[in-house]
Amino acid sequence: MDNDEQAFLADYDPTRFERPSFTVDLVIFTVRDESLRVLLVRRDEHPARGCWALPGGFVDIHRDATIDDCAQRKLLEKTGVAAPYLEQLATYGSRDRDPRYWTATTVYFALLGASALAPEQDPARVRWWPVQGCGVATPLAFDHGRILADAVARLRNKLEYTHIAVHLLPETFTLPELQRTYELILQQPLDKSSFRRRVTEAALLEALPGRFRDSPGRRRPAQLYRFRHYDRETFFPRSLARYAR
Amino acid sequence: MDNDEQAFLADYDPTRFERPSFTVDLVIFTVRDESLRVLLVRRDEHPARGCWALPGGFVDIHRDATIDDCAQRKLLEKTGVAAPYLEQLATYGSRDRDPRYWTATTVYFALLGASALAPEQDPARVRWWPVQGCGVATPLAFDHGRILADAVARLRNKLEYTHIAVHLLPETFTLPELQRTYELILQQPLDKSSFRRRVTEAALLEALPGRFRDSPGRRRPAQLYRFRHYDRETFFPRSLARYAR
DNA sequence: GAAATAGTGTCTATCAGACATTATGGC
DNA sequence: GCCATAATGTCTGATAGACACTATTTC
Repeated sequence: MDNDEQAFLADYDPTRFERPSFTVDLVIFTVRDESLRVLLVRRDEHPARGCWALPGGFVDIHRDATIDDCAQRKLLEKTGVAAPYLEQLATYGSRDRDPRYWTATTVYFALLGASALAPEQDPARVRWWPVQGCGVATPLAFDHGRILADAVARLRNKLEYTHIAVHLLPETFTLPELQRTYELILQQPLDKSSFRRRVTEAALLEALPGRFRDSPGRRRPAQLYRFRHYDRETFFPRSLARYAR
Repeated sequence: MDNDEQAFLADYDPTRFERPSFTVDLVIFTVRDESLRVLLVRRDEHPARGCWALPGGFVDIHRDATIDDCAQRKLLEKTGVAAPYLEQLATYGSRDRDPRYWTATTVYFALLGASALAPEQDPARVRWWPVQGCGVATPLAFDHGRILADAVARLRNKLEYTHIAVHLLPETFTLPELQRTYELILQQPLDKSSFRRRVTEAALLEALPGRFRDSPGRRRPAQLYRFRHYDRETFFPRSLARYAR
């Protein structure tokens, strides 16, 4: 860096222009009690006070080195989970989405395994809402309803060509459980044989020999599996098929 | 909106917190002279003065109603093209990507048909750089090299399951031209028969009867086609195959 | 052994890749 | 008529969807 550049930077006033407000929001999914669920918080401040909303907030430019770090930090604060599946969804920015000012928010979506969940806090303020269709059974603050719909669509879409659903299960799980997770999210029954072929041929699961899951009322127990390595680059071939019946 | 909320909004001071700087950048692609090209501008200000960079800049919260509008406006300013293919790529935000301050930038990528291009301006300041591999033959400012690599990867990926390549051609084009465009971007020869089957079965092209493209040196002229309607939801089935030979 | 769930085998329609063949127009 | 390019035909291996079947456990 030459002297000229140093002088320029010393002179630079970053508040010279009116700038949009920038936040990070999270769509946090898990599967519990036979449904896909999303973590929402009730707003106790204006605007949209009393409405349910996606968790999120401002970047802390002193604590967060990157927006990914910011999303990770907010997730940890909300759920106590440190290393989940976390992926950037999209950025929504406009003059009207918040009545206060021009805002942009970068939205991440996270998948949490049911076993990793911290116990639910005050259910009047933080709640796992079941996803029905493309949203939840309550109107959301700002444009969060549309954001949630986009996140659900992305999740469904990615189920078809990746293995991300394993991140919604506990560390060990059975193939019927995995299939059930797919069916809950896609809202569609799948063919067992084709599903198993697809999963086993991908060779990403590791059978835990001799171990079975106990579940009351079940008849024959199922083989337990563990996820081997998650590789974002491993996709299913012939992606669109869903084994729908 | 009740009185309480009005009072809250009147009181609100949006400059209370230190916030990141927020910009919009563009990766503008076209195909010309047998190569995929990206529009870069030479920076004449610090930092990274003299480096080539993606076009972009601050959101104008008075003129731009949304970030999409902002991207559209910047594209129009740079290229004179009003309604191209424009899609949000991702948002990059961190403390270090700009030495001045914590910045976030939402990046869009655009595809321009060769016929729509405004004549090149001052080539010392604005230039269509050929894409080689995942980037260009000059280092870029900030993290723009990485952003460009991501955009190229996304473009290649989307070629495999969508029809977006038609946006890189003039309004009318022949199937050999379309195939050549695919081959240039994917950097791989494709099988003619399979390619044509794929394109024609999608039924998105309309043959212009009796019209042929003149091109010196060519022997048999080819049928001209026009793109019917671009439908973002129409994908190719069995997407991953590339007809590679 | 009945019931229920876990898990396997196999047939078939579809389709992508490969490559051969025909068609057409410029020279 | 020759040649280069455009366009079509066809064979085949792979695979997803369908569904029947076997296996194993609880009661």
